[in-house]
Amino acid sequence: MLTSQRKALILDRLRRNGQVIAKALADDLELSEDTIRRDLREMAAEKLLKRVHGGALPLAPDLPDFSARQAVSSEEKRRLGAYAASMIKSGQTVFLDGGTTNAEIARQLPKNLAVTIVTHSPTITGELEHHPLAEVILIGGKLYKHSMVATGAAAMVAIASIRADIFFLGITAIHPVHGFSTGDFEEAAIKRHIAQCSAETYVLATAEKLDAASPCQILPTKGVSGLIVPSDIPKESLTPYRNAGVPIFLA
Amino acid sequence: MLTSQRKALILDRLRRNGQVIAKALADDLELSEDTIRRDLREMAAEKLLKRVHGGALPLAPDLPDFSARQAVSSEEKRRLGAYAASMIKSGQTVFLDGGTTNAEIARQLPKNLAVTIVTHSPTITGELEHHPLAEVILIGGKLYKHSMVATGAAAMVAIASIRADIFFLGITAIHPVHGFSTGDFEEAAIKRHIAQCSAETYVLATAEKLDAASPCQILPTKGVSGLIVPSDIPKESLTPYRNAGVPIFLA
DNA sequence: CAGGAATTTGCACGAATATGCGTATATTTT
DNA sequence: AAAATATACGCATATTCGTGCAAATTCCTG
Repeated sequence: MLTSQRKALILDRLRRNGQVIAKALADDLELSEDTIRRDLREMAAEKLLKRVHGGALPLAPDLPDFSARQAVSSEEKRRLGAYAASMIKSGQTVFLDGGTTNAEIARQLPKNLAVTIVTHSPTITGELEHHPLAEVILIGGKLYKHSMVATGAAAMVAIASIRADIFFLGITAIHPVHGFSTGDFEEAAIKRHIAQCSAETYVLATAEKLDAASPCQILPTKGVSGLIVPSDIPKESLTPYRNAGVPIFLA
Repeated sequence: MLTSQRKALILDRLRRNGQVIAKALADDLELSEDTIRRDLREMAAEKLLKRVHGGALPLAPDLPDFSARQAVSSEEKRRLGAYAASMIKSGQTVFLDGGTTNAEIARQLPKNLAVTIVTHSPTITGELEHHPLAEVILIGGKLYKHSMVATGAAAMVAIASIRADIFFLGITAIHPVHGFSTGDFEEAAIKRHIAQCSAETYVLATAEKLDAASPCQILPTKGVSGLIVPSDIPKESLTPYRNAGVPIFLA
């Protein structure tokens, strides 16, 4: 295990538990306490934590988890999610891609809709745990930890057996010429495959994703059934996409 | 192998694993560490990764994760989980069943173990999101919402392609005569199948599960490699299981 | 096609980094 | 005050790193 990775882990644990204990860390990571103490000393010097006898504490006490989560999901994303959820009809099969925006769709899915939700994101399934009517199909595969989605050959095969009515595609960038893109080749391939297995594909995009391009193209600009954007986006910044033939929905 | 190809491979590996180690790359690609180090140096200059001593990390890996994790697991379950985690050796493939007890294993998995964790529980994957070395394979299928595990034919097929060294089986009841059981027929079938695909099967059981029976048997009493129970359980209540030939471990 | 320039790779070696141990010191607990 | 625990420092050792250099390969150009 890399040293900087270990320090990141200590910080993570500090955020989670509100404290770390030198002895416990040494135990857990199977390293000498000296090493841990050295880490803590250095991180304290970098003002990353507060060193105390026996371990370390966060510099500023953390906010409770729930308020923080509310904060990261912006009002903008909630509006997009609500709009997308309203497009879903009872009886349909919906493929939900990973990502925080699509998690909003799952969270706001009307409780009286009897739908089938397919996803390769375990995070999304968590959002649907308490939905009374949704039937959830989980696509398995090798897990990409940074985006928490299943990938690889197993995922591709499982996806091939699905026919979805709607696919809500998660992307990192949209560009009038370069289309819809994301940062990872493997993920792009998976997403493209899902789109091919779905009758319609919609993209939810917040303002900062417009007119940007990431390394790996998923679909060309006109490859989707619609683009859902916040209603407060300037009209003129949408015209390139309108001209490219993409139906646009304002949420 | 072309240089640019190699660099792409390094990036890919970085995305997949969340880290790369210079030494390991040199070994795998059969190149000198110098070459790898040069690559990493150059890619760091191009802002493609973050160079650290020993290897490299993604640029912005660990945003604070505010997932609510008020671990309300009993001390008893934590002890069982810790014991089970200590049985796992680096390099092994471990199948983790769903359930709160098995979640404890995932949570307490030593951070320096390079293991492959297979699971059909999206909840378990969440516990492993920040493990630096664990490779996570998610088994997909139709999701049982009450226990949050993937089930059905798709899950059965996916499981059949796995060979695990250890399977930690989650159960709801153990009985000297009726064996290991759970409340759902489908789940029982899945669990039995996983056990068949694993070299060893262990069961973690808290006191209240002993001497009880649920409708659907998973395995007979002697069908497992070991039973892990809290050390404060009365010795005499374990003798029926000892007599049935089940190795017992006290955690 | 010949020959020089640029790139790539591996090796040597001193410098930097990481880790564990022993020992002395500081802090907390009893 | 004594015991237990935690800490800091110096030192030894093992990796890992960066640089200079040379050999091999590829590319370019006349």
